[in-house]
Amino acid sequence: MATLSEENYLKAIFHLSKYDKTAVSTNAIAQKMETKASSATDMIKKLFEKGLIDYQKYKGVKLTENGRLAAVSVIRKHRLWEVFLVDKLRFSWDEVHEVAEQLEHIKSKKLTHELDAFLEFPTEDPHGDPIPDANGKMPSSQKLLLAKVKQLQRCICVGVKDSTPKFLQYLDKHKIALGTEITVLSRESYDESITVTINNIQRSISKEVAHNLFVKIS
Amino acid sequence: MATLSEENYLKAIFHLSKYDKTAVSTNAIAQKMETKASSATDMIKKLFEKGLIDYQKYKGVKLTENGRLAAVSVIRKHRLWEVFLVDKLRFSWDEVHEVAEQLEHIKSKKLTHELDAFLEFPTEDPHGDPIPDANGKMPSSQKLLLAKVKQLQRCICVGVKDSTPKFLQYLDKHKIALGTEITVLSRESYDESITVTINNIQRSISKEVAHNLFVKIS
DNA sequence: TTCAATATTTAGATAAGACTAAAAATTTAT
DNA sequence: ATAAATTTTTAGTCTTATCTAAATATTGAA
Repeated sequence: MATLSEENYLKAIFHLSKYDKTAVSTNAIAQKMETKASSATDMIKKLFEKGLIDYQKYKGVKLTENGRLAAVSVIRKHRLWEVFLVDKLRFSWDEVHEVAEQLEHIKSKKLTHELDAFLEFPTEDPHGDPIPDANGKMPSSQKLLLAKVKQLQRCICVGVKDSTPKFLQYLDKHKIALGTEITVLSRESYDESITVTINNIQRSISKEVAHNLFVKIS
Repeated sequence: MATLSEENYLKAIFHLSKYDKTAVSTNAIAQKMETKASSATDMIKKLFEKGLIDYQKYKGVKLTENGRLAAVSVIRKHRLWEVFLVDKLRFSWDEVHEVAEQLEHIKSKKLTHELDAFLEFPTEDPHGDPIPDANGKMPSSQKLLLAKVKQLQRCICVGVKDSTPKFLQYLDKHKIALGTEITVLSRESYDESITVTINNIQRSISKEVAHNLFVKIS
């Protein structure tokens, strides 16, 4: 059974390898874990010994099937707890992460299964990210950038890519929040801006904004 | 903020000082924590440095007010989670302890408060033990030994004092389980046995059994 | 291709929490 | 009251996960 720290490294490696399928570098892991490269190297050796990653010195790492299952199991728990916090307790989307980071390490097959059933087997978390099933199968994500949404589709804002204060303030100012419904009316090929309806008001959204706002089709 | 290990020691000291109000010995703590006396001494020094216990070499320890609050906060979370597991997920009384031991260390004021509200502010856990409030106030226990129950009172079995297989087998054989309703009909002063109704059947219960069965008045 | 910049690993140190073995204090029994 | 038994503490070691500093490997630019 993996320790708390091992689980966090596995999760980091999983998230880093999601976008490009190539090996993950020691530095990238260290950065994600907010630690030093030498510490990452130490942990890499340990995970390799346990058969959770493939590793060759200086060549980066890749999760083995066992490593992937361990990582996905933690992510499953994290996302189920996020659903619990938002749906059953009165947490908002931006308050759940820190607590879910703790809850994801609770070890009890029965707890995870019963929680899943209690929540009526949700397939995505409050940020629109997919919840892997008990076998480690990850449903395809329902979440996409607003820039990718087809004309006349309705969607719901589920997250941001750019989480800098500037962008968050922009959203605030224009009354765009998590859960806000957006309908895409048309696209302007000249500047890649899009026309949308938000709260029954028609507005234009720039390319920059559309590329930093995650939505799910509703 | 206390570490996981510190929290477990504080809890152990709290439980040990519950019965007798005198100082708790190093050996008693070590035994409760299933560790060695030298390890207990190490931790005692640490808790003393943090102002969580009063301590003089060779004289045993006592919780300070801060130490008591820290211990009670952990116990509060433990018991709230036990209620959650039994009432909301499908755990039985004997499955909850191990998981609650993990959940009790989750750090989030909001989580504890919202969980409390979600469970509709329970005052006792599934074993009949009182749940301290957010200020650390412990309601008086509703739990007592069957031997102490007054004549003609109805009560519900909530736990055992003696948890040896022999006693559990005795209970099993006589169809006494957690949740079983017991009505005390009369007491025999000669051998301190009591006559009770269990599942509508009248039976006699020996002094030995009555002193090892916890009930709460219903 | 060769040297400088960068990335990675190694070596040695630290802190938390546990252990064993030995020393010191306290308690108990005679 | 003193010796024996018991309890508690100290000293030194171990493991996990971290760090800094130094050494080594890889990459990339002239």
